[in-house]
Amino acid sequence: MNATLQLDATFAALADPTRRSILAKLAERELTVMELAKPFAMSQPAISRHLKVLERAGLISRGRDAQRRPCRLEVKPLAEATNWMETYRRAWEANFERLDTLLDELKSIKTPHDE
Amino acid sequence: MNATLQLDATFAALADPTRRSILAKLAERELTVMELAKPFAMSQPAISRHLKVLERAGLISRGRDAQRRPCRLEVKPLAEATNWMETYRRAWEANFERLDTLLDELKSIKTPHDE
DNA sequence: GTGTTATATAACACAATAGTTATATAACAC
DNA sequence: GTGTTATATAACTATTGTGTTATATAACAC
Repeated sequence: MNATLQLDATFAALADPTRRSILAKLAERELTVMELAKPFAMSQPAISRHLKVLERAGLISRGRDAQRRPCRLEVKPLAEATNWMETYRRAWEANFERLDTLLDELKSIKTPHDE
Repeated sequence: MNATLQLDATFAALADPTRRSILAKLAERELTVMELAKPFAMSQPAISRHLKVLERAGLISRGRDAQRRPCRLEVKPLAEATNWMETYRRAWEANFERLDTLLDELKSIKTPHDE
């Protein structure tokens, strides 16, 4: 997958709140499909499909533990997406003096906010 | 727009390479629709619709200059999206020692790469 | 073997996206 | 006024995304 398609897939994956929430949980530790699905008002197949989207985007990978397929976060595409944003953050800083203030405000909410 | 919907809209907007490219250009300076459309192998209405997506996500705003509607970047939603990613970057750092190396590799390409 | 648990896939409905061409609007230049 | 430039909107098509329920697969426990 080339860099452009990878960014497409990464940002598209991040555009869904269920998937962001899944990634947030996986930031803590590996989880099985059932563990991930439980908190959502959504069928198990729906979660399986979200996981497939995340897997195809390279954001998660899965292991095997008996019948379970534990999911773990893969950071590389997230790092690449962060890098894309950081590149432009630097460019924006030149033009928008308010940005630093903004980021400081936002960073004051430091606790990962399960989503 | 609440925070979740804002993140949905921001990441969805970033999921398209044409729109990322538009934002990259606007990081330099304000541009009109025609200036933005010219480099793309795509009709003017298609670009207008991409701009509408960016505008509805709050990523750009438009002025008025005679018949022209110059577009300028709005950094706040981008800062919020960056903040979301940064929050988890910190969480990931605890678990994935390779991340720093990865980010350093990626950052070695420092030049904004028109996209 | 049977029954249960964990997960994936198939078939479907519906909404949203992204492009097209044709047309409308708005501001200018004359 | 007419003609031109810049942009937006309408109508359409094709594709993709997200959910559903029903069913299949795979590994376990007995």
